[in-house]
Amino acid sequence: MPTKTTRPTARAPSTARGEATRRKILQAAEQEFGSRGFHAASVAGITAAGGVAQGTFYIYFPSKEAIFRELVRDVGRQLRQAMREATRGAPDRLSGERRGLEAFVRFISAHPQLYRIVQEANFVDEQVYRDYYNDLARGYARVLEDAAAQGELRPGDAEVRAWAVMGMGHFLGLRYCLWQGREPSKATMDAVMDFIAHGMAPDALG
Amino acid sequence: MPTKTTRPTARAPSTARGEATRRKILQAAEQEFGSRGFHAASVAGITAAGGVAQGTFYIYFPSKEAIFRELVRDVGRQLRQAMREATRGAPDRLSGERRGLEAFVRFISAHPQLYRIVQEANFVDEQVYRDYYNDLARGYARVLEDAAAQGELRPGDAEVRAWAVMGMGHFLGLRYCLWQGREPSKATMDAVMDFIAHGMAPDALG
DNA sequence: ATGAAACATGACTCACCTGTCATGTTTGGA
DNA sequence: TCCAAACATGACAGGTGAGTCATGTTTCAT
Repeated sequence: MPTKTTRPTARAPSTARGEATRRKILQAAEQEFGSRGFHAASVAGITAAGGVAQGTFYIYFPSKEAIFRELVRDVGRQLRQAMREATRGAPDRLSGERRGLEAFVRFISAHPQLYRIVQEANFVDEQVYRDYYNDLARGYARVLEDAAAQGELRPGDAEVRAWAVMGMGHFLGLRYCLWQGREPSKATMDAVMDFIAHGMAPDALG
Repeated sequence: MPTKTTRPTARAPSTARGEATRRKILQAAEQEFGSRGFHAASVAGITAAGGVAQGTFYIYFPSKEAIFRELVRDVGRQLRQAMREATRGAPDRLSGERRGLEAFVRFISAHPQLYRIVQEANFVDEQVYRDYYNDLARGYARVLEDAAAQGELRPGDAEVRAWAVMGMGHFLGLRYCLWQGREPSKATMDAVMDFIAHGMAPDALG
């Protein structure tokens, strides 16, 4: 049987020009989704912002939802990398917690639109939203597990702790970075770190 | 100048019949928004579910967004009341924390659609979303403030603590109630409470 | 009882938006 | 150089859904 030529609804770019166009569209989409939200953003708006024709969009992305998903995954990778770099080489786990938290609020303050995209993913494609947080939690829980094994933290459920601290960070970012429009003060960060330290550190250090 | 009769685009019901119809629409809207989400839900769907005609909707609500806002405020009132009742008469603040947390996860497990509506408010009307959490935080911070003054908690920033614990609760609800589909186990609740207790209780009790 | 205001209807308008397609242009390997 | 594949275009089809309105029905104070 002859191979049926699948008419590619969305193809990956194979030339430099195609690559550049795809990137232009991605960046325009980030801008549009970030500022207007998923539903108010339109493919027409995205392509206009990117300086390409409507039809060009569908050469590279099968749908408005598909490009949104891709952006969410991108943001997840960016955030995980930023936090990995920030916490690398921390002298102990509590310093790691502080550096991680600081990196997180820095990321949100620097890229509020990206964080909006992630949050809206909950209502555009729940699975990609779950994946975002599960990936984050998995890596974080492993770190907490190791620290507890080293005696740097009290014994305790690492997964629960990971989700608890992620929740604190999320609301901290929401309340201070996004709504107040600036990174939390040192005093605020200290207060959060006091909570986290007492919450997880060995009693002697508590 | 003669008083211009403002043609009311949306009027409040003044008869029992109108009251009943309005309530039918509100309940249908809760159902539709909760299961399909704000954008996938349609006024046509809401009125069909409520057993009234399309036009009837606009007798009582000026827009699809307006009824959504009203639902969000309703949920806020319901949740605050549930938590107030659950924590009333707790022997001390830490028991109050536990009871409050339990009431919260119970609420989310019992009404996942309502919680979805609240979360989506972030992308439908950001102000009503902010109000929801600011109201919650205000009341909670006051309680923490009092407890700290009584020596039931370490001295510390009550507002930061309120947001931190709300964040923990939120993610706990997301991860366990909504995604896993059941209330967190006792062990999980114990782990969270251990974090909260050590995070805020006086050192002697930590 | 009655009439004016309140309530209810559902077809319709109007605007918007996703995804397609026929056509034209550019690229780069042979 | 040349041509096939890749890239790009923008008008358009097809569908949806919010909000309106002219008309009809019910309620209830007098």
